[in-house]
Amino acid sequence: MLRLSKLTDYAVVVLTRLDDAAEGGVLTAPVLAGNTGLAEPTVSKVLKILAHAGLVEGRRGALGGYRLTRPLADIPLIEVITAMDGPIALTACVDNSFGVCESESACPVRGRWDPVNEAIRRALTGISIADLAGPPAIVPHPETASPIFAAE
Amino acid sequence: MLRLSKLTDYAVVVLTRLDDAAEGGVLTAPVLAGNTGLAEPTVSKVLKILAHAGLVEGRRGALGGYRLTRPLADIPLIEVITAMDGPIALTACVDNSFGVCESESACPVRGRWDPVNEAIRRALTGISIADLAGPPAIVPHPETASPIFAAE
DNA sequence: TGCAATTAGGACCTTGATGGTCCGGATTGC
DNA sequence: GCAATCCGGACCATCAAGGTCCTAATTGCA
Repeated sequence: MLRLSKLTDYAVVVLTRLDDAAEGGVLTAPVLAGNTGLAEPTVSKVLKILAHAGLVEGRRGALGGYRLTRPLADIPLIEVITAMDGPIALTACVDNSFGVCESESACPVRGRWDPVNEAIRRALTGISIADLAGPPAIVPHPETASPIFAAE
Repeated sequence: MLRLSKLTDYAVVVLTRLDDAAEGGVLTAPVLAGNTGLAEPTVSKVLKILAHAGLVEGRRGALGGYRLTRPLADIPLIEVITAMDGPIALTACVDNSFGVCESESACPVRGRWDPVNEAIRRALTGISIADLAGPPAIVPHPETASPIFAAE
């Protein structure tokens, strides 16, 4: 449904919460789980993936934990999506699998999806995690919000 | 993986092939299956969904078949995606399910995904099916194409 | 030196959506 | 009346996502 995975959603939430850490300080997975309301193993999984992508930094041992490697404003959303969900490629064709398409000869759109991917990529590059976390919430209470969201 | 379903991919292919029909003429599902290299039941399914969305028109009985209701250039890609995959909503939160999120109180990005959805929607609105079918193919042979596609 | 806390990495299972097929009914033309 | 075709839905298999758990490796402290 052109939707990204829940893990990516969690990642954004975790990243914004991780920003609460004191300057230079770290937060542990259990603490973050408590702050986000997510299950601890899940938070752990998310953090591991983020650490692998270099978006957060893990420190082991007692007094260990995670911390951001960059301020939220310097983390483009597309980087998180790529880390969690893999590269943005709407169809398998344009991925890395040339030659495995049986309808290759008959397919009139072969290779044509690329501008679409590019368009989306461009649209997502300008958005940072800080943009999603703040500003201070223009839509504080969904109950009072306009029903535009439900439309379409 | 932020990818749309195969059905949507098929839909684009079928639509472009359907454009081959003679002026005012129709093409049957079996014929389209042959032209696209897809299985007939699958093509049938795609056409049914497209017909339901009003993008194609089915005519029953002998000499029946499908035809486009509009020229390809007048069909924005987003309309096909919406028809096949449902509305574009990256996360379940912004869908139509307010109040069912357990982490509601702790979630700092609630409702914040909407600008992202909007950005993608905007990026896709400017692309028509005709844009994907033609122009005459700048990248005719993937073997000779630059490996840029595989990157990222 | 030993112990506790914590991340790192991976295996494992469950669940849900997707992809794909098929069948009966309705409609149309001959 | 018959054949061709769309229409609507049910049905099942497969696969990836979600989520949990277990065992190492590392670090700080007593």
